Amino acid sequence: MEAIARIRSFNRTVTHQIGALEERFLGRDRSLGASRLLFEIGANGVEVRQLRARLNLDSGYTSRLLRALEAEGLIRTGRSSGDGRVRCVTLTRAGRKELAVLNRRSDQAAASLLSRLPEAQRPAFVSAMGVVERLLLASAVRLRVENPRGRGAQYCLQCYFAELAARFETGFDPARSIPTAPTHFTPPQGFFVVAMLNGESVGCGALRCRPDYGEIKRMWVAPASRGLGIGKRILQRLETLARKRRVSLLRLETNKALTEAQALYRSSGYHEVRPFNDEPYAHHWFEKAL
Amino acid sequence: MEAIARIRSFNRTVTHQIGALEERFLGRDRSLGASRLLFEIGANGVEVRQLRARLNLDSGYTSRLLRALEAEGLIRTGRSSGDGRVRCVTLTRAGRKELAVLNRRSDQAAASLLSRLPEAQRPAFVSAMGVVERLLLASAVRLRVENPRGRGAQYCLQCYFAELAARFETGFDPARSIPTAPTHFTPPQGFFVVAMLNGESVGCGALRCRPDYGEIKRMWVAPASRGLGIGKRILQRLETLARKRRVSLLRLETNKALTEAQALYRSSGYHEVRPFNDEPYAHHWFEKAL
DNA sequence: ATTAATCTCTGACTAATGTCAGATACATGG
DNA sequence: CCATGTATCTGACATTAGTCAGAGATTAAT
Repeated sequence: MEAIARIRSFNRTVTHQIGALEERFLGRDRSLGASRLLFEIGANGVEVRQLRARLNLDSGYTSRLLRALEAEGLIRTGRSSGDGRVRCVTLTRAGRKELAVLNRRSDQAAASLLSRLPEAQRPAFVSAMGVVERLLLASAVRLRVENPRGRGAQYCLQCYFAELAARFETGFDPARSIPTAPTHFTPPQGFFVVAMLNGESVGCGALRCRPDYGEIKRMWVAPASRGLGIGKRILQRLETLARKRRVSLLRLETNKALTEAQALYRSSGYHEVRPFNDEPYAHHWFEKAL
Repeated sequence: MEAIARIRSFNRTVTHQIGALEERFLGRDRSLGASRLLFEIGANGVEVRQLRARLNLDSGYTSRLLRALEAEGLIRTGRSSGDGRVRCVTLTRAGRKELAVLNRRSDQAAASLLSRLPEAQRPAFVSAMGVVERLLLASAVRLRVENPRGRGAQYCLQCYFAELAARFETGFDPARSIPTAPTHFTPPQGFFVVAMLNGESVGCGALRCRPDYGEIKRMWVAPASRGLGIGKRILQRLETLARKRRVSLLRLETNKALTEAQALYRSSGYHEVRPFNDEPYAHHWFEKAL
């Protein structure tokens, strides 16, 4: 079958079968929309803003669904610590109990699907699902050049630095690193690329155009979104931007703990060179001629 | 990731991504429900009954959707030729035009999904989709022992004989074949198994318990549902029924044109034997000890 | 300090989806 | 012919989903 026809057929079959399955197991006493909201809130709570972004809901509608859950005593809403406009939703004890019920039912649904297949076919089924999901997500990722002071960028940078602090043997203190200002990543001196998936920022990367070379910095991908090729796409986008600015040499440095990053750089045509700066957190220096 | 978690994650991702895609391309001027109905009616028309079964809709709701499409001048309803209670829906010229538009949009949606992936990953994506769809469908198939005079059984038999007539070199005339009555396939003398998928009959098979052996007959699977392992499952079910009735030998005969059937029998442990009857349409005779 | 933008909430809607109890017409088996 | 069952349709509802405009609180930008 031709690719387009296969995809269309897949779409129809999957939405039909999975939809029926979900309804049978989840659509008991609460509307599916409310159930989804409970799932998305999860055990740790989220900002209402995030809920809306992830599920792509209207703000009024979201609010109404939340009020309903609140009336049921399943959630509690409070101010976000950082920004007084933003509201945070967390589950109450009853809410956590209800989520556990939903999770159990959802597990049952998945198990019942699996149980209807002969054992021999299950591994193929599950791994094909993995492939489809991964590539479907990858196809939904969008890259955008953004202001490094913007919310998406700031969120990524915060996660990035937190990860460095956690993964570097020595911890990480931005003050000890070579100083960088947001303006270095603002056109035309540089660029800050953010990867978006379903309304959320899931990765970033930056290019700083110095007089004699371009510098790649701030490469980061959210742990939950790794393996989708987002890092590679960000890097390629930065390289394209560099070429447009007539940069002929790209350089970057990295810490020995960031092994995936090193693999990415090598597979993207970067090769290791002698240290070209005295970044105290760096163990490896790479460059690539454009 | 564990299988259950993978399936749950797949379900959420896929419904979300595919749902968004469909809405963006199809949900323009008509409700998604009505669009799906148009798709399902298709160029050749269907019985209202079938529509309801396939989409699992309430009869009142279906009727209302059909009235709306009729008011738009997209469909025409008429009596079924066979059964006066049943209504047949066909597209008008305008309806066919509208379906073409929907098909084009649906193609675009699929193409846009594909286009967002690097070329190298597309074959893997499409083939994984094929695997998931196939196994999802396979898992939704249900076998049931039914009355051979029932609607599902009669439908399958009709298709079965039509296929024999088309595929046999000599054509097929039931009167020339060894006569068989429905009672031969009615418990306890025999069994008639029907495979159901989404409310439709997509395959059948029968067992006739003779004094000294059991006979497998009427093995058929709808062309659109082949490759899902339905034939094998029907055969296994018939064997289980035979064992329960203490049948120790199973026999069957088949025409040389039905090569898939022969492959199925061989792979299920049947081996070819000398003719044990004088069925004029048979070229190969098989048996299996239970 | 003022203005503009952001986030959430409420009220007022509309459309879509789904359910249920008859009513009607036809079919089937005795 | 009659009893029973099936397929469809209609009217009357109920729920879910979604939209839109504006208000109030807060933050960011100038």
